[in-house]
Amino acid sequence: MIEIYFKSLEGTWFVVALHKHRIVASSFGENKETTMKSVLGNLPFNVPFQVFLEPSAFAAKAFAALKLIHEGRDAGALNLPLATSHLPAYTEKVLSATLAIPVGYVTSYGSIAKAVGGGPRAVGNIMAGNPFAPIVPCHRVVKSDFTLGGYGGGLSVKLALLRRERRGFSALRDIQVEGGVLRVFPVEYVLRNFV
DNA sequence: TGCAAACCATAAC
DNA sequence: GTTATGGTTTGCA
Repeated sequence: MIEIYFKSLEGTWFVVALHKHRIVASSFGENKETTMKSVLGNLPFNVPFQVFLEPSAFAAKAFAALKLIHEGRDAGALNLPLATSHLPAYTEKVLSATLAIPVGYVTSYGSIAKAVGGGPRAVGNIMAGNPFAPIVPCHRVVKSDFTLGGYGGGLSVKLALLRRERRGFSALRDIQVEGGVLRVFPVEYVLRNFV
C-alpha cells in the first residue's frame, strides 16, 4: 500500500507518496490539487494507495527535507531513499546523474546526455516526467546557452529556486557519476542573464 | 539572431 | 511493431 501525505509550509504545498520507507513520488506547488495530481500521476499503476491526514514519522522527515530543498539549503547529506526500481534503466541513470548536481551549480540537458549516454531531448523528456521534484533537482538542468529551458511548475518557480541556491561559485566542476563524468557550472552563469 | 535538421529514449497507438 | 513527442543541440545563412 502506497501512503500519500500532504502538508502546507509557509504557503507552499508539499505532497509525498511513500512505500515501505521509500519515496515513490514527491512534488510541491502553490496549488494543493495540482501538486497532488502530479504525485498521483507518477504512482506505479499496479499498487493501491491511500491518502493520510496525519504524517507518519517518515513522512514528517520527508517534509522537513523538502522544505530545506525548497529554501535552497543543502539537503544532500540526507540521502533520501527513492523508489526507482520500477522505472526504465535509462531513466534511473539520468535521475541519478541529476541527483549528483550540487547546490550552487547547474548543468545542461546535453551535459547529462554526454555523461550517461543518449541524447539531450531524451534527457529533457525525463526531466519533464521527474517523479521526485524537487529532491531530484531537475531545476538545476538548463539549456546549453544557460537560458532556463522548461519547468513543470513554471519558469518563475525554477528561477526562484536557482536564486536561493546561489553560492557565489565561479569555476566549473567535473563530477563522477554512474557511467561517466558530468560537467556542472556555477548557477551564476544562469542568473546573470536575469540581472 | 533565426531556422532546419539531427538526435534518442519513452509513451502512446 | 510503429509512430509521435519533446524541459535540446548544432550548424549555417
